[in-house]
Amino acid sequence: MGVSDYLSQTIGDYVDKLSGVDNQTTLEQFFATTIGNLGFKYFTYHIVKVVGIGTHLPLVSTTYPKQWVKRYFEQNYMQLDPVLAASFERTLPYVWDEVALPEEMDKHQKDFFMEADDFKLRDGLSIPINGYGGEVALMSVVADGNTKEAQETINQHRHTLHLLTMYHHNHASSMLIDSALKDYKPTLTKREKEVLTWAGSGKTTWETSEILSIAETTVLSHIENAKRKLEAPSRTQAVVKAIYLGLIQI
Amino acid sequence: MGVSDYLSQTIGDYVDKLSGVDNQTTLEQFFATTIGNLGFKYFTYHIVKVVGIGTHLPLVSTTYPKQWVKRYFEQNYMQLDPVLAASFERTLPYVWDEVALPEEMDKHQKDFFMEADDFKLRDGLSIPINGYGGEVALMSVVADGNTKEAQETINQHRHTLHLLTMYHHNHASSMLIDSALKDYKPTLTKREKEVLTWAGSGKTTWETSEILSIAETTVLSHIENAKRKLEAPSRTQAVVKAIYLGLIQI
DNA sequence: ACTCACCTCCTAATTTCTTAGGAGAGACCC
DNA sequence: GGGTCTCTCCTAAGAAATTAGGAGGTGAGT
Repeated sequence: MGVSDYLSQTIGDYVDKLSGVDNQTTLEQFFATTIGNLGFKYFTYHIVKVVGIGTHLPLVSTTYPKQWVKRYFEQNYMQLDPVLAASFERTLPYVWDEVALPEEMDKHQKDFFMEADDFKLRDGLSIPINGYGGEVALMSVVADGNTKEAQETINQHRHTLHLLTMYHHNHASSMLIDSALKDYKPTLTKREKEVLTWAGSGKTTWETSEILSIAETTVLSHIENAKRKLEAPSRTQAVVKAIYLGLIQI
Repeated sequence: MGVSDYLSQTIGDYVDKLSGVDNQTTLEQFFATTIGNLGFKYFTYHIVKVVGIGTHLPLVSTTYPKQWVKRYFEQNYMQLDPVLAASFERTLPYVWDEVALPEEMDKHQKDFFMEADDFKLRDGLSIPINGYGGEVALMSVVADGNTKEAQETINQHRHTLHLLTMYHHNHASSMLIDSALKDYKPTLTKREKEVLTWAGSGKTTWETSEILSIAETTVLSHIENAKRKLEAPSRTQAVVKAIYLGLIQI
């Protein structure tokens, strides 16, 4: 056997078992158990930016204490949380200490951290993930024990967590997003996609008709159908929506 | 000391030294040396999808034999290479064996692999990376030695490489892309971004003028300026370009 | 055989976008 | 002070997109 066996085995086991999981609850428990063995108490997996929906649905999978989760949503702490805010700027894992500097926080934020502290949510690591097509997710894990122990746990397992998170995301994101996007993602026909793609490339209706060797009115029909399916009031928004929903690529 | 020390140290060293590197050549040598110590011979880091440019510029950083790279571009092997094609479908590391199945390849592809073989590019691992905003990159590494040794090297170090690649990408992508996008990415003013954002949200010129409490003609001016800066012939393409260049978010 | 989704093409009125000018006011830098 | 950038507003003609209809043909599936 070689080096890094423990990590390899943890990841290997996780990936093996992952393939059989097909529902969110099992997935949650499974990740919780895996990181529990490494010394982590809770996790929150949060899809921050869902590609294709303007309004931000809260797509969250968490094992944080229920009471805290309730508070967090009721008080709209998303707007306050520096750990969450950092996910938009960073692309590599960061410990909470790095982004929650007392000298940079206002009173509300300090209160927020005090309250989190009551739930023993003090020392943690957050891992931003850039997903396929541009979606952004954040995995946050809370380490167990006192601060010294927690920091050690984090330092020791940050790479394992980083890898675990990527494999988890690969499985979980599609599950969460598919169910959320289902209602927003219509089926476009080949022609509808084509005319939208050319529109996104700056072509006029007439130019598109020349390119596709069909009548200008036919192109118009396809565009109108696509607009109706996408519930877009303008050609421009139809193209934007189709791009965000992964229906076309420019 | 705990578990996974070798991996942790490799990654740690890499990250530490990475911060001082500010040019592509040094970065290349640095990654080559690091993976060389793990038993890998060559690497190619390829930004497959550059967000913001319709035409695919070849953004490549490689230590493959120069002759092979020359052949690859001259013969337009990008269109043939199953390893590269797989990067569009996969989000996790894959060994070349998995995606280059003899029974699925046509004659051209088999010839391509024969030729690669002459350069000892046989056993490798490719790691797809989803970057910030939706760009896609691919890190391919070639293992040294005969097939048995190579497979062992790959299995042993796939996680290390996965992590190394992410840290490398985090540093290299901005360097490569920034220099490539420089010529394509204009500076838009606050108003220009606003009007494009509303256009992308399906608003008409008049609606946008109401929202921003300015005259309709002013909105038109801003749109026209943005179109000129983005060299977009239509409003729709201006919005699409601005999104891809990361200038606006819908 | 029938339905249904898809592709094709058409008219005509209305709205919106595009293009090509000009011009004044305020902010900032040299 | 002069130059540059940004934001603001304007006219006016022509091009393109939007809306609201209708209609015929093909192919796949029930």
